[in-house]
Amino acid sequence: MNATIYEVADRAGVSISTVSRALRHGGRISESTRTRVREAAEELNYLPNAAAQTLAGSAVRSLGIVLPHVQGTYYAQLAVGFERRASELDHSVVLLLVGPDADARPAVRRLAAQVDGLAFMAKSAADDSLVAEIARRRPTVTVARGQLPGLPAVQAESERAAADLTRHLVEHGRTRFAFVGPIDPGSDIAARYAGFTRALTEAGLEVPPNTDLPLDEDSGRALAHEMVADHLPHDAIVCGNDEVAAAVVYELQELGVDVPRDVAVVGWDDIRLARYLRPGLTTVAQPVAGLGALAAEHLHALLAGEDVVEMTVLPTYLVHRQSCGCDAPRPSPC
Amino acid sequence: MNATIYEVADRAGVSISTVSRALRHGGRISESTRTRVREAAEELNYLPNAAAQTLAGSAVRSLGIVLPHVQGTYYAQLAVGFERRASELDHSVVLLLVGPDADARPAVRRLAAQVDGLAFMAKSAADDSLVAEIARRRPTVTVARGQLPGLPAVQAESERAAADLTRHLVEHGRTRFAFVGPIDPGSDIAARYAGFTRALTEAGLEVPPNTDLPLDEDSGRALAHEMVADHLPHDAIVCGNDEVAAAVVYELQELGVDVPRDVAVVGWDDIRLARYLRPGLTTVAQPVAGLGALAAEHLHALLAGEDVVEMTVLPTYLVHRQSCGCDAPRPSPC
DNA sequence: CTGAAAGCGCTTACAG
DNA sequence: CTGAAAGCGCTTACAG
Repeated sequence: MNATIYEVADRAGVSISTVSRALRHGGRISESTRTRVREAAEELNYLPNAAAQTLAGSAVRSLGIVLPHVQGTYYAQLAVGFERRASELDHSVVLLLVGPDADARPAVRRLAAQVDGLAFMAKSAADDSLVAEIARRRPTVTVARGQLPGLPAVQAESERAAADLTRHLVEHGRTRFAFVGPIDPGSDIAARYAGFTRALTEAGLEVPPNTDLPLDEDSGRALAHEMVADHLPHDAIVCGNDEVAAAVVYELQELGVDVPRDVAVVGWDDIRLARYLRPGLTTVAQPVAGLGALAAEHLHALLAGEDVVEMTVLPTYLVHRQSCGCDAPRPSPC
Repeated sequence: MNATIYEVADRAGVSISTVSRALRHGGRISESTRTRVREAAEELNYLPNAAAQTLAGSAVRSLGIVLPHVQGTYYAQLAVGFERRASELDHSVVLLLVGPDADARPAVRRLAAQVDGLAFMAKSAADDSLVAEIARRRPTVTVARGQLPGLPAVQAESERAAADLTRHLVEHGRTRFAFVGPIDPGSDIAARYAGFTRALTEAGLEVPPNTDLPLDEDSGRALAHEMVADHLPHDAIVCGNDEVAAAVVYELQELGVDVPRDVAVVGWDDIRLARYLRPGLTTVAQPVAGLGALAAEHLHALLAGEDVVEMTVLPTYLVHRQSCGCDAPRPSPC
């Protein structure tokens, strides 16, 4: 199926050096030769072998991203942001998804062998020791998963936004809180729980332990049922993402609970659909694609031998809609 | 940063052949040598150069996917389905996103040089001539973008589902229809418009031209405003995807229109959030991840020299919720 | 402007 | 079990 440079050279009646030159850099070639070579290449459907090009020293760089195997729009946006920037910087991107129970090691090693730099996104995709091992061999950055010694990390501001969000609910008169999400030390969610804790403490309210449920819709549904069975022990639910929040809200409503009157519910991420829920979901917008893009930039800089700042924190902001108890019209904050 | 096989061989006191053997296939090596080599490799953080391995003939295969640059969950699911199956089949996957105005050619060619097979997903990512060019050089499949001569295509059933959906709205007594989405010949949307047309014709209703708007939320919002300004010319809107539908519904409601009483709205894709809207969005569920997975399988088969059926159509099914005018409780169809 | 040659880092028969 | 050698398909100085 694949012609080589030798066959192209043959057909064009030149040496392989000439073929290489004709097909690449603009310089040092007569137009007629270039045309001849191009035609020969075209006729043979020639496509240079990228492995050979790489090995011979041309600068086809590729970057790898490692993501957890989760649906939902968050990781997709991370990947999209990364790919866009990487493309602009002339890197190709290799995608590796790691399932929750799969052993990431072999797959990640294979990926590392194949790319010039790697970004590990979110805690669940690979544990710290694996990341550290890879980081010894390839430029590596982490995204939204806390910091490892010596590795550039990029993440979204979490602690303060969570505190603001919680304080906002306190100002709405809420007193019996729940926080939904699993807490990995060093993770985004851990930082948010810290902010949640701080705000409640400052308000003189009791701090509940986190409700340790995975961040999916099933959790939301289950929580709603449990709450109703327990006669609504909480009047404010801070959810780890918008998907959980959407499910909690919907299911509470189905069970006859008024959101936000009886229970306020807030999410995290500001997914596109959050604004179309009824009530509109109050949540925290993160620059997710920006996180991905920054990771690509950092890898690019690292490969160029430049220094990269160890920790970059991108700002997040509250999006007030109605599920928190606000009733302002859509566009304006409450 | 990267040790080579020579340095490992030096440190272990063996030849590079021995290093290669020790680190790969199980056979023909004494345990003590293998251990020594492994230790040396470990100490040097050795990672074999994948380009060299590939060139030397080892079977590290990679597959490329080309997707349009769109947000929304649909393409993410396609990519995830593809990656999962590709991983299982021991292929790595290289991701290329193509923007609407970018020239895809150079990027796609670079990708093709780098991978062993490619999947082109959705019409917008690359035009037919580009796909055909690449297909001459690498095993290629298309997904959800119609068929090209000689290339395996996988897509979701569209015509019939669209007809069923439209007929369902007719049964709800709707008579003044609109169809929202751009029609590329051969695309999924074109097939859906054909089904829409057929159902209306069979019902003896007038067939409107498609409303040629891009499938994003802005379109939905704009359409809602226009409809209200025109005193609701339609009583049923068939949208090209759920995002548009969500935006239409929301904005109509904000403008005081009752959905579905005044206007029924249906979507396409059954995104996760569709069930959480009020009213719940009636839509068509597609096996999106399955489409991606199948594409990966076909590429795998092609690389193994097997034949692959030219066209695979995966079934879709209607999801009846309330936005069509049904008022059955959630779980049951109406 | 063009060609011969070296070299990129591996793998894999082929000998021993 | 282990090593020397050829070769994978390119690129890039180096001569001419």
